[in-house]
Amino acid sequence: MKDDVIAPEAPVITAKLNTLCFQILGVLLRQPRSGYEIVKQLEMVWPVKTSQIYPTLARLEKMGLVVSDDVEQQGRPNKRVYSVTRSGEKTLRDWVGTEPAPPVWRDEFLTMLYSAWTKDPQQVLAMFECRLKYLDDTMNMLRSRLAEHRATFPEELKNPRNWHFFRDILISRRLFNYEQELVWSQSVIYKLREFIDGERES
Amino acid sequence: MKDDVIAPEAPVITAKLNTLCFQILGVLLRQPRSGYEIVKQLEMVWPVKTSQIYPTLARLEKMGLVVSDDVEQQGRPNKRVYSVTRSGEKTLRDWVGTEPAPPVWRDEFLTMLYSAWTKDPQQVLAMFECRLKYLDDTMNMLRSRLAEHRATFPEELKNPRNWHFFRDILISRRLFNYEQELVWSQSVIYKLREFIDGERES
DNA sequence: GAATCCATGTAATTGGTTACATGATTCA
DNA sequence: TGAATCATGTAACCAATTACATGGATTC
Repeated sequence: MKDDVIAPEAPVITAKLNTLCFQILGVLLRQPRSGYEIVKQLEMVWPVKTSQIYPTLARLEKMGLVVSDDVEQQGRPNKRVYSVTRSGEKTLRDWVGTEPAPPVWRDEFLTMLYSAWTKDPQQVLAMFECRLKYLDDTMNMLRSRLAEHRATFPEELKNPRNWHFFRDILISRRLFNYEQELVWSQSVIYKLREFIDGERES
Repeated sequence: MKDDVIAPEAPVITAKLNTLCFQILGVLLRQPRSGYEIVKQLEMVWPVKTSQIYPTLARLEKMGLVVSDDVEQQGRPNKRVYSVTRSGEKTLRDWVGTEPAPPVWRDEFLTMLYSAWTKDPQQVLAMFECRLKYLDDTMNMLRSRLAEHRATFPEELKNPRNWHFFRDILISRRLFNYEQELVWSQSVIYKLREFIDGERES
């Protein structure tokens, strides 16, 4: 608590951090991990490739926000496990609660729908059928994750001072999202079927 | 229909088109527009800056997918209006219906929530209150757009061979999305309040 | 024998943002 | 008078993906 007055613990190299940096700090603050593990952890949250993660981790280390520790393993390659420093923790906590940038979601499926009036309604229907399958698969995966998490940490996830609370609400948010898209898709499918039937009769 | 056999209308320079290119073609196929107008049109769909749009339009023109026409205006700067060629239309139609890339949404607010367990629940509550305001504003904007569109084109938007059909379903999808996030936010706010009250008592 | 998982990286390229440049018109 | 809108662009930079490189262990 007196760090900033008495002993500035790290040589603070000021540089602008992007959202990915804060996301990485967030993962590592929950639990120290290697670059490879971070990539898997962020797969659904903020997809990132190894070619981006390793240089970023090196940058964070140079800034004194994380430290690494080489861990030897038998039967697998060794790994370098990163953890957050006190300086990194402060940086992260200071960022949380600032004004977030407006969300941007880019969905190629929607871009295709934008011009789907150039296609036959039957083909658009087929596009939606494929989408339904994708949605169903993703939802099942999320449901099992959520169930497992709730069974394993029934108490922790009631406490907003515990990260399990936020894991729970973030998974359930994604699930809600897919459920809602499913409902919407079905309503569009209904409209398309109605039109196709009407066209066939005349 | 015989273009590819008898008279290939454009010198087809094959190059990979990204989603933005198809999105631009989609906008221009609905109606010819200038670069500046495209940017405004895509504001909510696929945000893009002028510095990206002008070089991209030049590239599409070089590929023979769009053509431009200088339009003089009084009281404002002249503009260059782009429209889609037959080759561009074919390119777009061939792309629609192919396997779309998995959607990626990046939301800084969610990244903040990921590490919000490091903050006081009261402060997290404040973050959500801000979010509610943002959601409410966006929903009102979408609702008025949707209402206007439905009043102006009541017949066109029933026909999936008309682009108004897809404009309607895409706006309503976004509205659904925000409505659902609102409900989720309120459920989280409820949990946070419950915890805060419980903590105060003890 | 081929594919996937574990594990860490570099090089090249594409995608996207920020900053800069210009200039008339309209609105508060 | 200052800000916003209309209008088109370039240069520099940051973010992200693709391709390349290596190599043992495990699974099908």
